[in-house]
Amino acid sequence: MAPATILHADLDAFYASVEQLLDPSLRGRPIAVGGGVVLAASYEAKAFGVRGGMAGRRARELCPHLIFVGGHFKEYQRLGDAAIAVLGDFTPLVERISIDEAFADVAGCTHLFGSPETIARAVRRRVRDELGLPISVGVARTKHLAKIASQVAKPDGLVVVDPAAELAFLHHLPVALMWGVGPVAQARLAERGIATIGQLAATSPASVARILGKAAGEKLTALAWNRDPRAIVTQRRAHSAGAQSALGRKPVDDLVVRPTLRHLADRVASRLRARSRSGRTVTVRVRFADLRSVTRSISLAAPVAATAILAEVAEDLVRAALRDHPEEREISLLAISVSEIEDDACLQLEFPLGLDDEKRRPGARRGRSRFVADRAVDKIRDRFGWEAVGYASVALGRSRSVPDGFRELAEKEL
DNA sequence: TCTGGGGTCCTAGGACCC
DNA sequence: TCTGGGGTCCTAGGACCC
Repeated sequence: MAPATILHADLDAFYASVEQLLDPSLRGRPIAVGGGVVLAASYEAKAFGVRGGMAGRRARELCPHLIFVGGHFKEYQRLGDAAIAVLGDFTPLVERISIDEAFADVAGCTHLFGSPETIARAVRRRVRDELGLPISVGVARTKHLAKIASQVAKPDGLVVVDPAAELAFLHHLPVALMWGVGPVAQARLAERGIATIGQLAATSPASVARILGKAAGEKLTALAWNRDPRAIVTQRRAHSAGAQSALGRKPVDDLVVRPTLRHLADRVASRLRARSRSGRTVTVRVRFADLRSVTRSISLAAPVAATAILAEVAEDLVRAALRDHPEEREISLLAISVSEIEDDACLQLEFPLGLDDEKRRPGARRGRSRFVADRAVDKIRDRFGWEAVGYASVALGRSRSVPDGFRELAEKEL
């Protein structure tokens, strides 16, 4: 049996822990990062049932003494990077999952630093001593099991899963701890009396596939037996880039829709251009006042990265979606996403277009001049910042419920 | 002020081609 | 002429993760 060399390291209640680090008077107290919506809650707040994503009002009901604190987003980025860098001091095989979470494979460095458990202890100690933050670590033979181990280790703990006792560890745990089992899958499994990973493992793959679908059935059955073939992937690039904006309740009106889509298109397209990438498929989402949402998408003949073109395509798609739902009078969110992303091998390339092409390449003939205009805007922003120039930021103004700093933290490397 | 923002992956039906 | 199978792409929706 191969030794357990995969580490999963996960900073505990990350944003809230950073706030408590920066302001000692917050330590030991229930705090929430955010305002209108809870972005993160300290363990003291979690004890009252406060959770990330929860409306601020609901959180205050659950925990009357909850303290809301503003986000130090630059600090989150800096400390998150520093914690992941500690893993990098042991091995280059580090796979970062998010701002506060990463896998590492230490198989190649035990001769230098000792057993995986020794390394895990060293990582936890260094993050605590050098950064002042609690971090939980799971150590196991596979990524899935290491991740589950770190969840079990929380808060501020270490769990090492002996390869000889993997299934004994795994099978008594609830299915909800598995990667890919959310509320819906959990409920469907519960209907069939499947509550633990062991009960899932004891169910035939065909039955699980009938309950959750073919792919999920096969995947979860494998994971329940700790057959997880995934290796560490050191650099992963995003396959799509998007932006969304919650609007509260706004009437279906060009005066709302157009400036919002402009702004969103600007965010997405400038990110793409910054990495010399562009995407062929444009998807919009419209969420109505009752929170039901619809999507519309189109795959273009040529990839886009120009703000104006993306905005026009998005407007057409949103108009089509609204036409299909004439009964809806109010919208609560608009989103744009670009997928089928590729590198721009040669940016200057502009093919002469026939009339037919114009249908599937909206605005492409005007692409050249817009590209020049976008580059000018990008350059000004490089020097003076994002707000220095651009579309529609005025129109969105105060309605932005989440600071831009938080949005940037969530962006994946393109 | 009743629900944020950025992503990944899967399913299913229809169009289209061989 | 009718029937059928297989593959691929596109679109809409949804579950899930951080």
